[in-house]
Amino acid sequence: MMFSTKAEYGVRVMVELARRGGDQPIPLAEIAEREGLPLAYLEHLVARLRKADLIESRRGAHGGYLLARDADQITMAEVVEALEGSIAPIECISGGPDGSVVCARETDPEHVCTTKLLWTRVRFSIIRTLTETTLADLIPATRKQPAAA
Amino acid sequence: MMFSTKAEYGVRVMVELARRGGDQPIPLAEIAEREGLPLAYLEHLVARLRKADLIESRRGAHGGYLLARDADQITMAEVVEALEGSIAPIECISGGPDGSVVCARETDPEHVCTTKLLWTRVRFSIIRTLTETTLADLIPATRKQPAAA
DNA sequence: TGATACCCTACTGCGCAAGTAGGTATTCGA
DNA sequence: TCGAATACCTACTTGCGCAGTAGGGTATCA
Repeated sequence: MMFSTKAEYGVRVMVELARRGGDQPIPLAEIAEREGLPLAYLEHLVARLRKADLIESRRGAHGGYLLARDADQITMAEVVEALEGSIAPIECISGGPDGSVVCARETDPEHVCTTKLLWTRVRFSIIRTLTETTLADLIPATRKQPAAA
Repeated sequence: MMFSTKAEYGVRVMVELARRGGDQPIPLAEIAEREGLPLAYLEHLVARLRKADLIESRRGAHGGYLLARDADQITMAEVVEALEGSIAPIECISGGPDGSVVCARETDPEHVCTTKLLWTRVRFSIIRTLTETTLADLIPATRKQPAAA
């Protein structure tokens, strides 16, 4: 297993928010009950999603959460990264501020890290898949938009 | 982070075995020292690699380990799977004996798991990358085979 | 026969994921 | 204006698995 339940639960919350669109905020308790997940724990996760500007919140009675953008404008890479932190298949590999990939074991410029190529490839393919999939892709095609024409 | 050091260290061992080819078994202690990794811990990892028929061992003095096959006949999917166990991006997703993908949360046939599509895609892209990369791909092109002709 | 190596089982410490608990702040409806 | 409903925040707890250690046994070579 590679992603924690943070990603699993958090994605479920996002899907649920997207499934019921509209301007009405959806209380977290409803989602928790529907998905059978502990409310108190979900609160931690939505906090991350909110800080990443993926959802908005309305406090008070009749409050809740809604998507900050349209579902097709939210990539799963954003969602997963907000929940799990920077995506790296292995500890020593992480993405630099620019696009470069850094290997923690590669201190000595002489001694090139032979395994870096592998983990770079894996990382890239994960990120590509997560970026190519939007939240809208995960919503059952019940309505979503009546055929935009 | 998604893979543990088991994968990281284990891959390093495999690369090292591949880098020095030949019929001479290489003692694990040598690799441990060269890579700066704890020998006793590596012993656990090579046990997994051996059980997966990826390496062979010679006991006794002048013993050690060698690749069970040529490096270009060993995919990194085999290596990683031997070390980490079945590759699944998330706990509820796992590969069935056939090619099918099983979702543990999908007990009720009515209630389809909406997030399954995402994790299936991620899993597939990881496995494809690991399968397309062979151990030979990770060896610095110093010699490997004098231009096969 | 001793040194060298693989091989196996059991144990340990620790960090982190997963979840709990309890309080505070804000907003709505009556 | 009050109380219910909801988000929001911090601290705490628990269990598990990773990472590593320890210590023996077994095969092989010189």
